[in-house]
Amino acid sequence: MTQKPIEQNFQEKVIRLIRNIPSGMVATYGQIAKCAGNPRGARQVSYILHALSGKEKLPWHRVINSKGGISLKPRHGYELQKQLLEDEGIVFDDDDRVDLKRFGWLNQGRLDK
DNA sequence: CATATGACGATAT
DNA sequence: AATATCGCCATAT
Repeated sequence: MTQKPIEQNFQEKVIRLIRNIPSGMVATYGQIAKCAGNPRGARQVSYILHALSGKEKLPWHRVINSKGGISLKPRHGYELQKQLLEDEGIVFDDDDRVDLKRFGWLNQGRLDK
């Protein structure tokens, strides 16, 4: 079967996954998209978030890009997201980046220094 | 139906 | 390492 597993529930899955992100953790768009069945659907995740973040009451602030940084533009949520993450215990380095090795969801690379 | 866009990602330079 | 460009795919117009 060459049928591609069209996941019409992609959006629903994404929402569910985001809701499953534990507090104090962050997930990347690509990670969520992959778990939802579309390894290349990172952009769609962002679109879904933008569309339903307020309606579905999703912890959108726990979703960041693969660099561990916030993709939002300043004065447009960037500061808000950063603040929310810091409020949950997430730490940003001097590059405004989160250590995915420690806070990355499903990627808890325990450094245990 | 065609074109444009986007809270991304990977690769090339 | 930082910037530029292309690719992906759903939604909007």
